[in-house]
Amino acid sequence: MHTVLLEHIRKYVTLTDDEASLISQKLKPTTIKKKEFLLLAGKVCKANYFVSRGLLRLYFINKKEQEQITQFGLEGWWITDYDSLDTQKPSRFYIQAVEDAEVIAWNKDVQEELILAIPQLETYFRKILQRAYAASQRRIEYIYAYSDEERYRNFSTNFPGFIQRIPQYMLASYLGFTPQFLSKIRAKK
Amino acid sequence: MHTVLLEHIRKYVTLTDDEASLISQKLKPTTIKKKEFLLLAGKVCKANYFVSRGLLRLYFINKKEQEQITQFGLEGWWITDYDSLDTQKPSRFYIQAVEDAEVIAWNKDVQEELILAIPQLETYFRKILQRAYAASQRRIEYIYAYSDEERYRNFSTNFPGFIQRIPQYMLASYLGFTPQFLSKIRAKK
DNA sequence: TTTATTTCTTAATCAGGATTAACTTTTTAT
DNA sequence: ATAAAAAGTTAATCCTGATTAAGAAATAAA
Repeated sequence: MHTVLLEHIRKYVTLTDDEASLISQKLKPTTIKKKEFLLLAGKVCKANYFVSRGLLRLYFINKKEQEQITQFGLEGWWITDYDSLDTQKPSRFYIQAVEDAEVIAWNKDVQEELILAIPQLETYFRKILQRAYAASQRRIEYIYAYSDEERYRNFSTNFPGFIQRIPQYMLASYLGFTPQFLSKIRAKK
Repeated sequence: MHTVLLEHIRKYVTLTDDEASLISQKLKPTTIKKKEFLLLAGKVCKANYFVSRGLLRLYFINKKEQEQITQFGLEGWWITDYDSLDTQKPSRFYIQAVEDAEVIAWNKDVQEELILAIPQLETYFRKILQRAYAASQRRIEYIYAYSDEERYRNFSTNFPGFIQRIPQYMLASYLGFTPQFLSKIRAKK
């Protein structure tokens, strides 16, 4: 059940068997069906979600009433609106399953409780946040370093498997352009 | 000397006086002059820098040989290339003083050492990384939610004091457009 | 299996911002 | 104080990617 989560944690810190079973006992996996939501805009974000199976997306609705995806959550990734989770203010984001998925929801109290019981978890979260922030810094670098067409070509060569799991309009949204433009650059060459 | 740093840490966690003086003793502030560098592209990033006075910028050189600023570091902010610092691979970034500044450099070993001695620091770093990551998520949202002109107008109304501390070409770079375009939108109204 | 709904494609026109270049103003160095 | 360098302005032209619209193809539902 929790193998994906526990393996992930153990890549960063060591856990005793007792600690591992405490985590398994405090947190229950949730399955969600394609198109179901974990978070809706206007609601306060309740948890940080570890994706143990499937695929999620995080997006907001822009002024043109279009969905703008800012993040995907694959197996082994964490996904949440940290701003809303931290401040307990309403979110502007949606978190939705792109495929049937399984997540392990860590809400604030459970996280605090488990960190107190298992100090290694504090180190774990510090380290994954550092990686997430580094990835986010690279993402911003990327946005400014390449044109839309270049970002699409880099993405397809770097993640050929992933682009087959999502509709093209979601990739276009994530890369910040229109589905029409994606069709156009796919057509030429 | 370390008052800005210690006050910052104490906004997130409690420190005893002994812990505070251990920090002061292990870390010495460095002053750097305007235009001096803390990091050069091609070099491995050695430390995470806490800015206790002045202003720094983090930028890379894009394919058009132009400086692309991705981050500023004001008093009370942390600035580093986490990717390079974490992986110990050469950075693609420069960190340079925009004004005369004072920083407190935390290199990897000192950070690990101080976290072991002062467990509260682990919590501190987890919390500031969470905030930094949340800010980075908002930044990406922002880039996709607004046009260049809108981002300039929002920025000027939200940070009127800050824009007076930096040359316009740096603001244009940070916002991802050319100085000519900035002149143009400033001219109209 | 047929219909309905989503997703993808193509093409014409349009707009936001880049590029180039010449010039002006401000700041820095001597 | 003067020269040199850095920063900012203006305007013409160009280009990347948006918009609009209509149709085709693929998926899902009945």
